[in-house]
Amino acid sequence: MAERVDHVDRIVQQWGAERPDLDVSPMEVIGRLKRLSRLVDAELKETFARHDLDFASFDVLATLRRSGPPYRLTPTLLMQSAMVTSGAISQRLDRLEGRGLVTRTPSGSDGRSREVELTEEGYALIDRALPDHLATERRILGDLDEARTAAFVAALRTLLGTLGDDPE
Amino acid sequence: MAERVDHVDRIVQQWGAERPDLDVSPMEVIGRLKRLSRLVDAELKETFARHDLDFASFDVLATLRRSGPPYRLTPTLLMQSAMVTSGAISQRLDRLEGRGLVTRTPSGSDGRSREVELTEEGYALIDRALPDHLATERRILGDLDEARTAAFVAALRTLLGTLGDDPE
DNA sequence: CCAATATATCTCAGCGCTAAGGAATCTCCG
DNA sequence: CGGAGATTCCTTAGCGCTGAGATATATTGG
Repeated sequence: MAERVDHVDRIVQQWGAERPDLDVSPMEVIGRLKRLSRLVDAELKETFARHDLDFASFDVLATLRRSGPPYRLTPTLLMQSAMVTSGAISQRLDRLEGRGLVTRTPSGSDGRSREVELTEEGYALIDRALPDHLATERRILGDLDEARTAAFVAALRTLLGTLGDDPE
Repeated sequence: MAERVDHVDRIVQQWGAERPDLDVSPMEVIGRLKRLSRLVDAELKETFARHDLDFASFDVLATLRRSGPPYRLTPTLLMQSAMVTSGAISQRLDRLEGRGLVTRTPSGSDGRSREVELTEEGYALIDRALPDHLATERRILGDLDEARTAAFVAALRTLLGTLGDDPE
């Protein structure tokens, strides 16, 4: 086992010297989590760029695509799925609509609401990008064997539960 | 054990129905990682706000503080630690300098460089905020016992290694 | 039925970041 | 020494998001 020292090890060691009265062990987890998230983002970004996408656009298209026929959802549902504000969704949809990847039509049943629907081009684009995206994710996870991955996912589930991540 | 179904379970199930030809299992990990990171950010943000800070400012002050006396680093070092661009650091320092939390002075040995130093107020502020921040982190991790935390950290380490996170 | 409240979407100013590039200084090497 | 390239920090336009709030429509309770 190599004695790998990473960025967070150094941070924890520095705090140990400067503030020995504090227990900074939570940083071992949260610090690495934040750092990993940033590095993963950078990696995924490249894949998205190869398909003229960024994370925000991919996210909306994928949400519509996996919702199944007729590939149609309201802005509110997209907003909840994406964990962003309503303003952010409006702007994402402006961009996607401008590129012809989605359409926005008034809802028949609710005058306040609209139906966002994947166009054929939007459908084709996300189906082209998705396998590439999954390949990148698989590559990132390549050094984690099945058992450790399962344990990792279980821990992520627990933490998401603590923070109140419920699907409804 | 409760049969908790989370947001990502639903996503994976939807893809299974729409694209049964694809193995979307990497999303079980990356999807939860991204989602958890967002939720953690929101949680930490509240703690920072109680001390008139945001993540960017906290990050710079903490990096200076844990570097030890004389609490002085160059913008380049701060940039590398924070994983942001040089422009971002310049702007962070503008804000912190404007609030009197750090000072910027020319480097004695290198005419291109500057020394960023924590002021007394900056020192006092970070030492006040840090215990609160650690308490929040501890609360987030509260549902993970010691063994599972250790396994989680080991997995994070592996993934960071895959993505080339080295301290130098 | 109406008024009050809730909901759905959008607009927009402001924020922090990136990407690109400029200016000053340092380092290396012929 | 002197020129070429590297390094350090900063500036700025543009981007996506938030937070606040506007508008329109729906729902609820008296």
